[in-house]
Amino acid sequence: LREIDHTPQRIQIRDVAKRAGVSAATVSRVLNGRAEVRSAARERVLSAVVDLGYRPNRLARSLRRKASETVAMVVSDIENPHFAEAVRAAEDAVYQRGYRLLLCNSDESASKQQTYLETLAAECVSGVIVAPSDPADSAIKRLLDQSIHVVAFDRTVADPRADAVIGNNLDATRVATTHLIDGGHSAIGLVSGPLETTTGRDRLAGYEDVMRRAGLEPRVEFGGFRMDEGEQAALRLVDSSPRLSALVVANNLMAAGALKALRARGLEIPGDVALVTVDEPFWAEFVDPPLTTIAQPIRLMATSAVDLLFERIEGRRSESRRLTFDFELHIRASSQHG
Amino acid sequence: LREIDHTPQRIQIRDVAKRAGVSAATVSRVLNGRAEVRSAARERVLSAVVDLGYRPNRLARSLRRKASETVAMVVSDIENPHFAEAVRAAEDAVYQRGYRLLLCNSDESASKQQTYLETLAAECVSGVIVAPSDPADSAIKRLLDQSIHVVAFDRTVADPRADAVIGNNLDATRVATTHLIDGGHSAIGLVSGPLETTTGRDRLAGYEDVMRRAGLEPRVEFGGFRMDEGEQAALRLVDSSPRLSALVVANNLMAAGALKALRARGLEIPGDVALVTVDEPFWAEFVDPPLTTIAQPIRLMATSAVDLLFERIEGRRSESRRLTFDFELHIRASSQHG
DNA sequence: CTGAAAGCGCTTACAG
DNA sequence: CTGAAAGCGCTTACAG
Repeated sequence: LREIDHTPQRIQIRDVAKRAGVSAATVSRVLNGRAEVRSAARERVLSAVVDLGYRPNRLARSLRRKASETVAMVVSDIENPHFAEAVRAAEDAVYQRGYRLLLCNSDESASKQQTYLETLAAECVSGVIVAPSDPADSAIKRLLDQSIHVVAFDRTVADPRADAVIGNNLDATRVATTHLIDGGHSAIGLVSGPLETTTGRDRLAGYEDVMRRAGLEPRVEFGGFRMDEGEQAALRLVDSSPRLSALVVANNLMAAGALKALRARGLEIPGDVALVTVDEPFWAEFVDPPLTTIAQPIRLMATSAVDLLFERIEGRRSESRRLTFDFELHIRASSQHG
Repeated sequence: LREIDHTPQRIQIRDVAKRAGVSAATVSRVLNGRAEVRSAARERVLSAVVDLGYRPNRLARSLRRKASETVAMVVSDIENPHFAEAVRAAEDAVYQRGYRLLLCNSDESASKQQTYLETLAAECVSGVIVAPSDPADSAIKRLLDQSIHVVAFDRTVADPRADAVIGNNLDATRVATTHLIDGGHSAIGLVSGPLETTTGRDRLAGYEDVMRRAGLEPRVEFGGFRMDEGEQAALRLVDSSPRLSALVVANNLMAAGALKALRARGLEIPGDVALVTVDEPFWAEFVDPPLTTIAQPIRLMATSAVDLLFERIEGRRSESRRLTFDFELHIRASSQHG
């Protein structure tokens, strides 16, 4: 009776219970893999589930359990291939554990980040991986107060209870700058990221460190890790320093912008201005000329973040951890003479 | 008393009610903007909310209301810049309406898509925008049965109740192929997308249509819209047809793969093989040589999908609609002689 | 091994 | 204008 359900009414646990001739409690036990259910009852429940096409309402389950089998990742710019790659790798790792990954794009905006983090807290996700636009966000504290695990990714956060997976950003621009100095350059500019982020600050510090030690004068312009901002910063740099012979760029999107800027000014790469960028987007080897990059093991970093998160979710660790990964220099035509 | 809360206990509506000296019902009314609450009571509720830092539990609210102020977008590959751009634009539009966008990556996998869609149905999202890996997915029917609105994006779905926003894919490869024929080419191959998707099928059909009308023989190899698959398909094409003088590629990632393949074989672009690709990734103008593309207005398409979704959510429309957008040919060096 | 009952934290007729 | 009560659809001690 009422086998074929044309109403928008969803099948509920009590419908399954009725059909299987058991109570809702028993259906719940079977579905949650609790041990002690007689196998005859178990069979009947399982086939009733299939017959009716029952899917538990996750809202109700999560509300009752105060936890959901969902983790979230909040990135500052999903259009940045660097984060897109991280998201892909994280999603795979999360999915393999039977969890779902929800993704939020904070758009380099502190208020958007806060809104999303509070929404996630209010939805009782089991954990969140966040590449923070605002490292001191009060919503991060709120998550941790609520025992929702937090892993800072790519950039650290202020709260020491959070785990972190980051690259060795200081070293990244040290290597880049040293590579250019070794190539004979001395008038080297930096297209820097924003000082609000640890990646921005550390990459600036690494560059300044090497420049100072070499007795060279730093020349820095800032952008917000976006393409057009990188273009503007590069234009300011070449326009104000006609002798500039090399550029370090703090991330891949701003490198694309710098490429645009140099072309607009008719400057040859690497003849007039050599270029090294942090990040290793897949198009680095296809552009003209192929770009020298400072690559980080982004997929490994993403799966490591997921590992850290699940160590916490599964209660295998309680003290916080920080993992740091080294960058690797990939030399291509954009930084080589001739 | 107990002003400073160090327990992981979340503030609840009854805490706010107590502090404001009203019932939970009144707090709820204030927070949901219901009209009839005396302004004195309203004030007290609002300041209690601020004092306690109260945030409603969205699970409970959504369970009760059987709807959440969340919409989801399911894409087949978040690493594809085409989708990343769409996601960004959709997220902005959704956020502006006071909703949240949840993003899921189905990884071109029918089973992953189904899992995510069922999770979303079980979480009572208000609507979903899906770029389907599997257009006939039973989970799509389930969503619609449950009165959750569905907009097919980029690719159509089987269920006629869903809205759709798609590009004129037939025309895309017609234009691309015609452009190459006009340039004097006759041995033109296609790196096609998979036949499981409407974008794959339509782009193949557009190419074949023009080739046949011109009395030319189609040469097609298939890939799954991924970079390495595009590389393999392009290799098969050039290796089996030594006279091939031009290539149409069905999407941007496979174009990157084709670029790799042609370099591996030492073939000059456009001298030995000319190249035109569907999609307009931001790196198209930076690669060597800059790529001739068939661009679609992806951001406009994404915001249109959001518009369609909210027309449904807000009950302003009940019959399904399909929007089709035209592509535009951007001629660059990869398809030009000399 | 299993069921009846309470409860997760909200919202919304209902009654006043 | 406002409160008491029921209920959203699950899960989980508790008792048997």
